[in-house]
Amino acid sequence: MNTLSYGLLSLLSKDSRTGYELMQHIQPFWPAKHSQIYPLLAQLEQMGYVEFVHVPQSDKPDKKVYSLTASGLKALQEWIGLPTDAPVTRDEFALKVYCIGLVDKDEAMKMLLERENYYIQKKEQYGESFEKVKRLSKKPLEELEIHDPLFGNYVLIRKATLKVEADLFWCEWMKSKLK
Amino acid sequence: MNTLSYGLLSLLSKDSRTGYELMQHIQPFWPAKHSQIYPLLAQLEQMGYVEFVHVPQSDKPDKKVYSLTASGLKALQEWIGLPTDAPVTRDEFALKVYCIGLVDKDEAMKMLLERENYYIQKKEQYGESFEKVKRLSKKPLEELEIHDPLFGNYVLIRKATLKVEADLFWCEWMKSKLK
DNA sequence: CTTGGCATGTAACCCGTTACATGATTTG
DNA sequence: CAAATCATGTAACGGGTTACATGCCAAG
Repeated sequence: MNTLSYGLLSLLSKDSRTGYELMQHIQPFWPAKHSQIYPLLAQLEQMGYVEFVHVPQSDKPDKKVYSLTASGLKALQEWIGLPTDAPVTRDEFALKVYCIGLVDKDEAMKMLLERENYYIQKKEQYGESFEKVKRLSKKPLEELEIHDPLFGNYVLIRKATLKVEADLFWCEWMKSKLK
Repeated sequence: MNTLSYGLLSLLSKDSRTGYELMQHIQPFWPAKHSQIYPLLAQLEQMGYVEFVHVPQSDKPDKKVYSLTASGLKALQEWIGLPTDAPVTRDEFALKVYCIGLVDKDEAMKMLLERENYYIQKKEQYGESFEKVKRLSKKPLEELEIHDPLFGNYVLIRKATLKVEADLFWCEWMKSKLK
């Protein structure tokens, strides 16, 4: 059982989903390709942590809809109580910034603006996710409490938004340094 | 040539270093173990991007001090101009927060405080790095410009500090949600 | 008429971690 | 006396990406 496996159980604790959907929705938390997810789902099924139903479709390919079992839920809750690994970030851009003095100001500024655009797009995406959660929720988001199914979504979007705002602030600050 | 290889060249563009030192100093940018670095250095040497001198030591084991060659510098500068991969973060804590509703408020608060402590320690570390750079610099840090060898260090510590402050702000906000 | 989305799976490969191996000195 | 630091390396394993494979439908 690796972290990605628990990640899949985490998503399934809220909704039954196909492998394809799991692949799409786990990206913000733990990037993974379908080629990694399908074999793990087969494993989880053999361990009895998930089960699936075949759903034939006429217009699209048939699919397998996975759900969390009682023993899967138990495993998930135990994992939450276990010590948590430190986050790992790998950012090629940071390596380039470290030795940015090797290129001239113009090229450095070009790189910075590209990265700033990337952050702007991310911020927009988080804004859309926020609106989506707002629409799904009956209560105003500030009133959501821990056991609301949307609580996790809400607080993680807030976390991502704060992070991207810090990144954009840094970009602004950097621009003044490269003038 | 993978990203880590360019990372090693990036560090060597500032100082000649041993594999061991490279392993220590690349951690904030691109976490890697010595077992990954030593074979890459051997490759880089065969490609002519780095060279080394044997330095016998009496008290400690002998070492190989690596330096960047002219062709290594060229490769490094070309890499900087190439498109940059998006950053990748994997955070087990985020997965747990997503389904935090599966445990009670007390356990959730315990997890949050643990993570907050982790961030506090990180912030202290960045503070120390900042002081270290300040001591090494002849000029006040705000006056460093792009071609100063300390510029990269300075702006990356600033970036990391802004990030950890955003994380701590989020923790404070979360604590009020779990009361 | 080609590209992208839906939907599943396998195989080969590269990247990264853990473990094995050695050995002296310093610190607790 | 045990653990940590310096210092280098290899081997085995698990995690993650790219590529191979299939096939239908919708949109540009």
